[in-house]
Amino acid sequence: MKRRNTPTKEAVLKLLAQSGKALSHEAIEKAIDIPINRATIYRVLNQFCHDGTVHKIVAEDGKQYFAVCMKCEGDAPQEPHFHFRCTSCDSIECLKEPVHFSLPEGYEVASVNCVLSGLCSKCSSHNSTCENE
Amino acid sequence: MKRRNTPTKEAVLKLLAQSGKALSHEAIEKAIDIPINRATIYRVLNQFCHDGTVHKIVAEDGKQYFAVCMKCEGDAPQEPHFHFRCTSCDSIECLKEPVHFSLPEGYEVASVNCVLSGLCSKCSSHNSTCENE
DNA sequence: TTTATTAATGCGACATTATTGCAATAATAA
DNA sequence: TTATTATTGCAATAATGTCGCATTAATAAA
Ligand SMILES: [Mn+2]
Ligand SMILES: [Mn+2]
Ligand SMILES: [Zn+2]
Ligand SMILES: [Zn+2]
Repeated sequence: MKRRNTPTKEAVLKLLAQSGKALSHEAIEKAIDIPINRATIYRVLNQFCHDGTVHKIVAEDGKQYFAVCMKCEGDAPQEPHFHFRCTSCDSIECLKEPVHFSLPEGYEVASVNCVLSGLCSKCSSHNSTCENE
Repeated sequence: MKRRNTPTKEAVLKLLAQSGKALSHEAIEKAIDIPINRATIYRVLNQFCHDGTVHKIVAEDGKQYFAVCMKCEGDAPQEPHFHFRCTSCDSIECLKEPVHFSLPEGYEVASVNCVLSGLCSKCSSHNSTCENE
């Protein structure tokens, strides 16, 4: 199906690119100045995923997060990589770390969803390092 | 809090152990002969998770699946491992494959959730190998 | 065995997330 | 300018998971 340019699509993609992180539908809705319906946001995001400009991550909270794909070489699909979810500042980011694995005979992988959770560097230093304050 | 033995707990744990797979609340509810309330199943499962006898996996479908922990050595927590979800027969299993990764400075991991999706050996042979039939 | 304590359960209500049908709108082609 | 149809908003719906509360039942105490 042919695609059309719309303010909604531009705003969503721009936000995802600028943030550099994986965002939930809710975060997107809040961050964008123009009001966009929830259903529309999902439709736009799923379209981006289908077109390969964005990828979806499902975190342990069961929610969907979306991040722009950083293209590797030409049309090659983005290499599977880990994601990190900070449970303190509640942000999800794509890690450089690639996901490596081997499978039993006959298994065929179609998609990879790997999320590590814990504290990011900022939050871990805040909470743990110093006892005082 | 002290634990009590109940038919519900026994049935759920027995089912998980026998199946050898990660099951959703729905699959558990259907597979058990005695009727158990949904809320109860979740409470029992979360209790098992808390006690370390079961671990939770969140798949790309956003649902929670539960599997018994195969204890390694003594009280050591189960080593993080990959999970495989067959999108054809819709089953999730724990893989032997351990999850290895390194993190940027300062990051602290609390939990790991890695799910590979695709076709298991049974389903891939059914669908792809032979063109006929 | 009987009684007391409180963990466990069922039920309904509730919160959240995500999807879908449909009519109205607007981007793009003709 | 007009026609086509992708896109959007809105409301309804499905699905997952949690919570409060009264009741039941497992276990300890008498
Ligand atoms: Mn990513
Ligand atoms: Mn497992
Ligand atoms: Zn953080
Ligand atoms: Zn299969």
